[in-house]
Order: sequence, then structure tokens, then C-alpha cells
Amino acid sequence: MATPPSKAGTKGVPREHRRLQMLDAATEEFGTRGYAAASLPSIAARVGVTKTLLHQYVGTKEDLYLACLVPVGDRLLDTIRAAMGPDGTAPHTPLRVLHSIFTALEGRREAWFVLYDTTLPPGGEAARRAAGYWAAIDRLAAGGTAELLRATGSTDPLDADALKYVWRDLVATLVRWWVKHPEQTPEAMTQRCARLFAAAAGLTSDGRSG
Amino acid sequence: MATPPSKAGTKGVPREHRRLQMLDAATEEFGTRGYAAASLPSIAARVGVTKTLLHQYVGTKEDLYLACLVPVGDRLLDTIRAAMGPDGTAPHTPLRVLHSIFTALEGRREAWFVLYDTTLPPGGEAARRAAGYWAAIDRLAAGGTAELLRATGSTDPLDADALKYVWRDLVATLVRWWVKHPEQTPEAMTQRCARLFAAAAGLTSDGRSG
DNA sequence: GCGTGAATTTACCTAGCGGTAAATTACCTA
DNA sequence: TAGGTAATTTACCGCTAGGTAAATTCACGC
Repeated sequence: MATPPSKAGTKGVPREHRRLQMLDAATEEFGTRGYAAASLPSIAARVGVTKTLLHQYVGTKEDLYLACLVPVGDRLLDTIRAAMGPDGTAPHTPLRVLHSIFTALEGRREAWFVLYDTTLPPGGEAARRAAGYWAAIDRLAAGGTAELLRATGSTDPLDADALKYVWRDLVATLVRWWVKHPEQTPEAMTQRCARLFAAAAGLTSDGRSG
Repeated sequence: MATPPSKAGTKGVPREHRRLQMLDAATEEFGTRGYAAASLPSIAARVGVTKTLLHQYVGTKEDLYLACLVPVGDRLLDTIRAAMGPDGTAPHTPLRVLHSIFTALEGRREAWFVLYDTTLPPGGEAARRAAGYWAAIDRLAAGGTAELLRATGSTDPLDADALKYVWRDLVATLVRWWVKHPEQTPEAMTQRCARLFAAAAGLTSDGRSG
């Protein structure tokens, strides 16, 4: 009783398993709170483990973030690439892309926001890697958005930039809504998006009704 | 030399002026960094003053946020209400609303993100007040989005919720793009939005081109 | 010229975070 | 059953943030 009993010692959880637990918990935390607001103690608590163990397994906070970012980024990049087809002009591309994204994210939906985290320490490796993924995805999206603009006769490069921006954030918005409605399947989401797109077509007319 | 010279004492800045400086700096900081990442020392530094003075003028961090939120919220709510017309069915409502928002934000564009801050301490007064503004604005927007959906035959309430969500975030996205392009006037932005809306109409068709 | 009040700072407290070194416990093998 | 090693914790450091009490200096009216 003089010395309070220490809880140290192994719990029998093998190293690889623990590591995966940590990455999963961290992905959830980074995705919901954002890098800046995410805290290592909180992530450790999710796993039921000490902050120190987290450090020993995955290093610094930025290392941990990178370990979460890379698989998510690779996965999404692959799936979008596949959905766009070899020439990037497959039919119904936007919905195909959305469906592929929803499918890839199922099981850890917040992972999207790990990729598009705006609170990364500027100038760091994490920000650079994330920016790399953005650029790659934007390059894919650029084809589609340019297509849309050309159809309307606009040649303004700022229009193209803004549309790229809007599309990217639109996806984020849809995923965010999805996160708040866990019972929605990827297929249901895709169909909903199709309906929303149809509704959006009415934006160019006025709001009158009979 | 025994005692280091103190920089204390008045700088001759009248109380009201200082207060306005502080609110302006805080609005910029909250708007760009978000509540959680914003720091009182940093805000104080913008004004060229000590953290302590900030406290004495505007109280706690949440008080400061509220003092920034209320004028922004009131202003935006008023301008949107006016743009939608008495019955909420004025012609070209979406563009009219956007134009009014851009105009109201000119001079402190980031203020939009003070209103839609997602990092507020949950359960606090700040979150409650902000939610109040969202609800009021959403109520205004609900008419317009419902209109769009009805035109396409959808009656799913979740569709309506998602579309409301998308519209709200779309505005945020456009403002964010605008913040990054300071030379763009509110009128130029409105016209750009009109072109983007036209391009978005192409979303329902496939991505093929000739 | 001189106080008196307004404007401002210095000094300090507490709490939480990222991060590290050292100690502690449990499992496995011989 | 003794010892090594893998898994884990305790205890700590430095820093920054939010927040408060007390001291300090300037400006202005008399």
C-alpha cells in the first residue's frame, strides 16, 4: 500500500493490432476534429492506452497524421482515377466519381476530412503531402469541370478555378451530410445526389412557381 | 537601469475606438482561423496591445466571439431577408441573395466564417447564438430549396435537408474563394456565380463532348 | 503645477498539450 | 524457475493558452 499499484505492463495486444487500432482512432479524431484540434491524449484514450504508447508506436503528431493520410489519399486517388475511366470522359462521370468515393469511404467516412484538413501546420511535411494529393485529384477533376464550362461558352480561367473549388467543396459537403446520416448506404447517397443535381438545374431559372 | 522601464500607461486611444479595433481584429482572426485555433494573444498583437487589455475590454474569449458574432449575424440576416423579398419568391432569388451577401461582406469578407464556425465549444452560449442565426437563415432558404425540389418531383424530406445543407456550404465555398481573390468586386462575383450556375446545369447530362 | 481617473502593462496562476526518459509488468522460452 | 524481452505506464519538462490582481504611466481639468 505504500506504493500505489502500477498498471504498467503488457496487455497482450500484439504490436500490429495496436498499431492499426491507433491509426483507426487517429483517423476518426483527425477527420472529425481536424489536425489542430485533435489531441494525442484523446486519441490514446479512444484506444484505451497512454499518450506515451502512441508516441512510441507512431512517433510525433505529424508522423501520426501522415500515417493516416497516406492510405486514405492513395485509396481515394485510385478510386477516382478508376471511376473517371482511362480518358477521363466516361459517361455520367460526376455521379460515377461520387459513387466510387462513397464506396471507398464506407466504414470510415470521416477519412475524407483527413485528406482535406485545413488546419495542418503550414510548411510541414504533412501539408506538403496533403497538397500533393489535392493537386493529383484536382488534375483529374479539371477535365470534367472544364468540360462543363466549355459547354456554356465561358473561357475565363478564374471561372475554371472557381468551379474546381466548388466541386471539391461540394464533395466535402455531401460527405459531411453523409456522416451525419449513418444509415444511408453509398448507393442511396449516389441516388440522392442524382436528384439534387437535377434540382440544381433549376438554379438558372427564377424561383417562381404556379 | 535597476528597474526596467515599464511601457504601461495610456496611449491616448479612446475606449470606444480601441473596442472597435479589437472587434475588427477578432473578427478577422476568428474568421480565418476559427474559434478553436484563434488565440487571444494573437488578436491582441494585431491591435498592438496586451492580452490583458483585451480581457478588460471584452471579457472572456467566448464573450469576445459573441461581440463579433452578433453584428455579423444581424447584418447578414437582414440583407438576406431583404433580398428574398416579402414573400420569399422574388425572381432570380439565389443570385439576388448571393449579391446581397457579397455586398454585406465587402470590407470584412471572412466575417462569414465567424457566423459558420464549426469549432465553437459545444453547449456554450456562443454555439447557441450561432445556431440561432443558422436556423433563421435556413428558414429563409428552405423556401427556395423546396421550390427547386418540387420542380423535379422529389418529396423526400431528406433530399430537402441535404439540399439546404449543400446550399449553405456552397455559399461558404464561394465566399472562401472570394477571400482568396481580393481584387474581385461583389458584382464580378455575382456574375461569376451566374456563369457557374449555368455550367452546373450540365451536371445532369454526361461528360461527353464532340 | 498637480492630483485624479482612465488606459495600459507586468507578473502571476492554472491547465492542457506535445514530447521524452525511466521504471514497471507480463509473457515466453529454455 | 530464472531471465530476457515485448508491452505498457509513471513521472517529468517546456511551452502556450486563457484568465486575474496589482502596479504603472499618461492625459486632462482645475
